[in-house]
Amino acid sequence: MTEPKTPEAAAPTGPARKRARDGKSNATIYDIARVAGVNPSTVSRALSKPGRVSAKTQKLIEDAAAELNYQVNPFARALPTGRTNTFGLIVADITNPTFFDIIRGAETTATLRDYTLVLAESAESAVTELTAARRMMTTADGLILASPRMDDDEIRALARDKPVVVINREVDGVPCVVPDVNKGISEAVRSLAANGHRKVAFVAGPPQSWMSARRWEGVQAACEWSRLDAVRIESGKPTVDGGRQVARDVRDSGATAVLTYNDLLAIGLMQELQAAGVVVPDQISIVGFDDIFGADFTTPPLTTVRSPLGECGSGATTLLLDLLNGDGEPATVLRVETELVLRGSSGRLLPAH
Amino acid sequence: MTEPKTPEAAAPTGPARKRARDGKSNATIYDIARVAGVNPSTVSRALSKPGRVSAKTQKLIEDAAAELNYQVNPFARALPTGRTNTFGLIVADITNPTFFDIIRGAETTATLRDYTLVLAESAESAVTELTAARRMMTTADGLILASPRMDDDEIRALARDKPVVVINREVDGVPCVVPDVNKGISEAVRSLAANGHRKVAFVAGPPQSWMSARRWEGVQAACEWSRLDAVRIESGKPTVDGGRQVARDVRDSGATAVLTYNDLLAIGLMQELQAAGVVVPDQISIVGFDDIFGADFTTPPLTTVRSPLGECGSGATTLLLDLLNGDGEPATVLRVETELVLRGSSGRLLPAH
DNA sequence: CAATTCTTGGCAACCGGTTGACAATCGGCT
DNA sequence: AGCCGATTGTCAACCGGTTGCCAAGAATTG
Repeated sequence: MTEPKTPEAAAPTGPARKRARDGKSNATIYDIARVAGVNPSTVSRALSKPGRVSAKTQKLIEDAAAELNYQVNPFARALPTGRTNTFGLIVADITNPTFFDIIRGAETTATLRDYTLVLAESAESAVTELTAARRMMTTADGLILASPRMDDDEIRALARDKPVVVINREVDGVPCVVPDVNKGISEAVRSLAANGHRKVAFVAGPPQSWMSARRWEGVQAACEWSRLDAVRIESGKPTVDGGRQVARDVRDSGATAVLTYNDLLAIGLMQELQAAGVVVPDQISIVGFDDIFGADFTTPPLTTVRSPLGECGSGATTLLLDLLNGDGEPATVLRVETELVLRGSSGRLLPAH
Repeated sequence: MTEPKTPEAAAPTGPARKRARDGKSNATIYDIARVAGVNPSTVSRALSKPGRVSAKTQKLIEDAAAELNYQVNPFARALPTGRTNTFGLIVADITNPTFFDIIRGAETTATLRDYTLVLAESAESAVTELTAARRMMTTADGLILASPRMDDDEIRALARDKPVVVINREVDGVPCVVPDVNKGISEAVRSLAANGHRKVAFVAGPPQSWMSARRWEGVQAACEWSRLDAVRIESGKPTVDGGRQVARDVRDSGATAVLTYNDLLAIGLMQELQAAGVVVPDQISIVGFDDIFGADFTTPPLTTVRSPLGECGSGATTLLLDLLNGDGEPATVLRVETELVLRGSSGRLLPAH
């Protein structure tokens, strides 16, 4: 006759308890197995595939887990499954307020879906961006690229490895979230035309920026429709200082209304023109883009074409997580609507005195 | 006679190749072992303890790793060592620009030290913050809490598990990075006194904010020194709208200069007073705190006490990573200096007309 | 009641790397 | 030549969880 094995005797001991710094150990499934009197594989099943064990065993295991304050070790789980419930978000410039709401939107949706967001920036460099992306790919389940600087082929190559979603750019074969700039631009140009403007300048963004090209195309099309002249002005960099630096070019252009690639350019431009004694909007109307934080701090407050950046962030996150959970559709393009936010920096052109 | 074992025959096969989505497999140390003709443990030692193998073997392994485009699997490494080269940063409100330079500073130092930053926000809730912190503790090596809302005991409990650094608050027994508000406040009050002001209002921040209490103490002390009257005004929330809402209380206080808990309050206050016809700074001087993004967008641009937030972020990261690498000193308090940034929103009090 | 099918818990290999213990080899010394 | 200490590569257990396969027991069917 053999003695019946007690659960404690029979269960493999599993990992030696690793002591946390306070001397209290973190429980593992081997500890739960011991307390519940089942095999560790049963514990694993109960915790990750609840229907695969009987209700009685399920309850035993859940009670033991609660009693031991069990917390799954994400590395141990990631090793066999490859899944970590994290995703990466790479933004071009972490201090550019355009990205504030994108990050906020992404973080909000991440929390709702029980995912962790890992943030990195590319510092406007395609090389840095690709390096950061490849590094993230080793640990994250997927990736969101906001206003990426790398080229389409590189993005598609990344997407072959793990799901990728792109914000503010359209890449064939990759899911994207793109503001429909034409709606907002049309509203802005229509508003300027109604206010008597006949010549509009567009202050462009970085030469390699996909979105800058789209915005310029939108401005041209809208001006053509409204029978306004459109002139393009290059800017050094898409910053407040960049806006200051194009003030002279804007004045020389003879335009009475300016649309800029982004709000920072608009703010810098406004500051520089006002410093030169130009009255905004009486002598020149200024319209920015994106409606970033601080856009309404200026005097007059900035009229701008609002991108729903929070929606971009949360929409991109939803696309990504749906893909990761097998619900999503590859190569989706989610368009979000832009809209004109009329503030004080654009208005009727007053007759010259 | 026995046939000599070829390296290929002798080496354990190790993990079956896991195919990446593009059909190309990611190399493991077993693959390198096969190519280099050594044991996988030798490969591991060569890659993580280079001195422990001979120079000849080291080169063999490094060459094989390069040939196979080997990338260490962070989960596999984390499991036996418990180290992931990541740390968490929890901020109170991700859209509050105060945090963006903190995040930027932290991210910059993280990249330099080859660490990954994981971001989360507490949405101003102590409960949410503690939950996020506990969740991060399972995977991150350490944690930075920026303007935490949980209490001191909870912070110390977290610090018993893994290294924690706190920004904008002093917690006994925990390393902290704290702006020395008194220097900046003294400069601000001195400047106001020199401009003829006699009564200063302080618009406070959230009641549970440690930093708000410190700033009010600093204002009181500086006013006492300069023989100015100091009056405290409660604000509902530390936002632009919160600043608007205290405009009446500020006017009713009779103060001719205002110091606010943060720039957002100052900006809202300025906008509301200006909308009421009050001329800034002729009729009232306004001084904010932190020098956030957008503080110089206003008209006049905001005078503010600048916290070197980027320095806070990078300093906290350095403290944390030094602790993690055994170089740091527990319970360090790093003080960073604040300084007055004089812009147009404060000036000489003009005589009433 | 026996045969068959289904349910459910256990076994053990595995994920990819780390590392203590051990043994083989080498160089220096007597 | 033998001994001893140092060097260096190998063995194999381990980190904490997952899961294919198998077997035992329960339920169903003829």
